[in-house]
Amino acid sequence: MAPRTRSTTVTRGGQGPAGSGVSSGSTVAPQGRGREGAAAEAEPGSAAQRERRKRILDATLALASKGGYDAVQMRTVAERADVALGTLYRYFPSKIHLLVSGLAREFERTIDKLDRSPIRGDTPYERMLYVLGIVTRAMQRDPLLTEAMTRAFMFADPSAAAEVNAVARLMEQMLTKAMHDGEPTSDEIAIARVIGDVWLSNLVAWVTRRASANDVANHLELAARLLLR
Amino acid sequence: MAPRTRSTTVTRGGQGPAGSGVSSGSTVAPQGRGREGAAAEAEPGSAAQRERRKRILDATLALASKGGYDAVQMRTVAERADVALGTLYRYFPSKIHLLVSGLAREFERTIDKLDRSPIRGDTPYERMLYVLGIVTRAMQRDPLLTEAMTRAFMFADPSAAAEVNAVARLMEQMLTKAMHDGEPTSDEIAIARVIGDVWLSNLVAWVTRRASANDVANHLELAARLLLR
DNA sequence: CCTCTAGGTATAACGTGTTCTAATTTTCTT
DNA sequence: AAGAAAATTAGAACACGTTATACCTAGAGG
Repeated sequence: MAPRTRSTTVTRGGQGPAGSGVSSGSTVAPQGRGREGAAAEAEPGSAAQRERRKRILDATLALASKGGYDAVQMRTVAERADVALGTLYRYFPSKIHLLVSGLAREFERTIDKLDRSPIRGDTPYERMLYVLGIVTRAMQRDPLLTEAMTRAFMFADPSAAAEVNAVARLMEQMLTKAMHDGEPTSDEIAIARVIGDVWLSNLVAWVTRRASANDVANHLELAARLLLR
Repeated sequence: MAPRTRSTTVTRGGQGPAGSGVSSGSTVAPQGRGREGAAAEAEPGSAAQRERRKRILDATLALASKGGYDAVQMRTVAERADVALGTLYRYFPSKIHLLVSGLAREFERTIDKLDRSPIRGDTPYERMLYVLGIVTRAMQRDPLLTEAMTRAFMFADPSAAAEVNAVARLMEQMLTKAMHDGEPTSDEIAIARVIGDVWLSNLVAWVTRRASANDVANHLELAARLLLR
């Protein structure tokens, strides 16, 4: 970190370049409507801008995947994405925004994938374990990417609240859907949230190497058992 | 952050100046033996060193309390504690170590306080709420300090695993004791851990202002209810 | 008392996130 | 197509965590 004079940055969701500076918008398709379609959708900005944005996130994830949080250096990202440093900052006002936005994109993809193949399991408990297994394996498959995104998510300050919130919503959505399709009851939402909390804490523990992948799996299973049986 | 060439730093718990560089030691009374007493205890280093260490932590907490994470600047801490920058780094090898060690000290104090006055409540559930209420209020009382320590804790990398672990142990200890005195069962330990996880996640949400103090209290209560009734 | 050394001090230097500036290019308006 | 506005670029500059250097000091061991 360094000059943190930004305290005043009015949140500002980082969509296309330079939002009007007002409230915010979430970098991420707010809900999860059907892919494409309804004229209403439309990601903002020109095609060139969407392209730039994509290149930036691609570069970010590639660097994170190869070297973790520290390897995601703003100058390097800019170079790899073939944009100027100033442009990078126009799209993502900080390294945290950048990484959390990348996390959101990954999450959306995971959810899309989950939407396409059915969740296996006869009981909510089993289905939950199934979903948790999927994400846990994804995490193990790319430890440095996980490290980078987890640390960014956890280190976020209020200026990135919108981005962080988007991720939190996606996670909640994924975990409620894990139990069963359709509208969840409020208790189920509460349970999903608790499991999400356990997951995050264990992610942090795994990132600091205080917990092995096995520990994480066990703790998640235990929590699910305590809550779902 | 900046030069992170330290990847090789052999963990190294930050006790007195310059540990031998081997394994580690936790900055914090490992378990929780009786206060003072057994000749075995004894914090390391000369009286002057213990004094310095204390001054450093005092300065850290004071700055954190007044301005949060960003206000804890290494140069400023050194100045306020009246030690040279190099000395500060000899005692605490990074800002993260410093803040997490400060958190550990605060936690120990809280636990000491809890040990001295009985935990109110007839059922584990009530007692848990009582304890959660205490920490939640402490957190609200000093938001910037909370922000500084939470973010440091969450951002920690493996080099600070020892310090982070010490805090995690203290927390678990506190929450198991909340349910009842004496040895907890393994299920109780699991429950305490889950509640701790919920607490941490909510702390993060509160720090980013995605959740109000009330939200935090509600989520904690809900989790406790789901797990303890 | 002298000396040797771990622990201090002061201070410069380096790296990386972030900000700022002056052009330049692209896009929009008319 | 001309002019204005918005984006983009290259690059300098700044802040703060961290590291490195050179010197000094106290106190343990002879």
